[in-house]
Amino acid sequence: MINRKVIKYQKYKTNRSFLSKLYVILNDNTYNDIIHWNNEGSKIIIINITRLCDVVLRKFYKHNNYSSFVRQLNIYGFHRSQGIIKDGVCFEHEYFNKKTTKEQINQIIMKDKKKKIFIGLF
Amino acid sequence: MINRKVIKYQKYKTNRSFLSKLYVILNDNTYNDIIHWNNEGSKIIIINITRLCDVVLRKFYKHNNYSSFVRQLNIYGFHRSQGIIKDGVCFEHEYFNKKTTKEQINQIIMKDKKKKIFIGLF
DNA sequence: GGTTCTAGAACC
DNA sequence: GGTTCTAGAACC
Repeated sequence: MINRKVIKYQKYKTNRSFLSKLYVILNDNTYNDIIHWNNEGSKIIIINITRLCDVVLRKFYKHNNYSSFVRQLNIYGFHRSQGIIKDGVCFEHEYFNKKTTKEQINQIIMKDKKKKIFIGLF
Repeated sequence: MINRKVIKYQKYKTNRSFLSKLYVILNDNTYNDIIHWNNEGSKIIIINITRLCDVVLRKFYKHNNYSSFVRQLNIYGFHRSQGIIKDGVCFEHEYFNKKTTKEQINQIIMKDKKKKIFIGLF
């Protein structure tokens, strides 16, 4: 009974994590003109920073600060990358792409807070 | 004769400095829907980051990286600030406002490169 | 002196 | 675990 609660809680948490939300955003065509996968599904392209802040960040992350979004990308191990010319800002991650499963996403850990995670619930 | 050359060179340089360009941008109505002074002329409001990158940064700073722009603001001593609600990103500087003269702008020095400036031409 | 990308650190 | 603002450091 306790285990079931823990699992439920973990699922609840992970669906609301930075990466899970990012995955939802990227696979929602609604935001295709703001942020999307590159053709190969290997990189993230931010087309419109202004609308990313006003629409996407406000809705999913409850803020509208582009710098905070980039900080989170870095904390989770994303790197700036080169997209197609005239495209927007491009980021990529070794283990985060269009084919990554939800389970795999939940296995990606933060860069500078590893300790806290290992002594935490998991 | 040498002095005149030096003065000419300094004028040439300062007109192309980060702050001088920023002052030009802020006082050009062309970019009013992208970046402008607040009503009091005391703070900088960035309305549209996307167009700031695509139009203003490309033209004046030969790049289109918002993070680089913010880095420069910090190096010159600007601080994030609060604008009117629903406004964009807001920055302010103790000595940089709408009434600042070109001469005063040229007296503002960089934060972490002070040494280099003091052993330089001036 | 400017550009780029990422990290520090305090706060929540 | 996320948010915020600013700084480090390497490169140009």
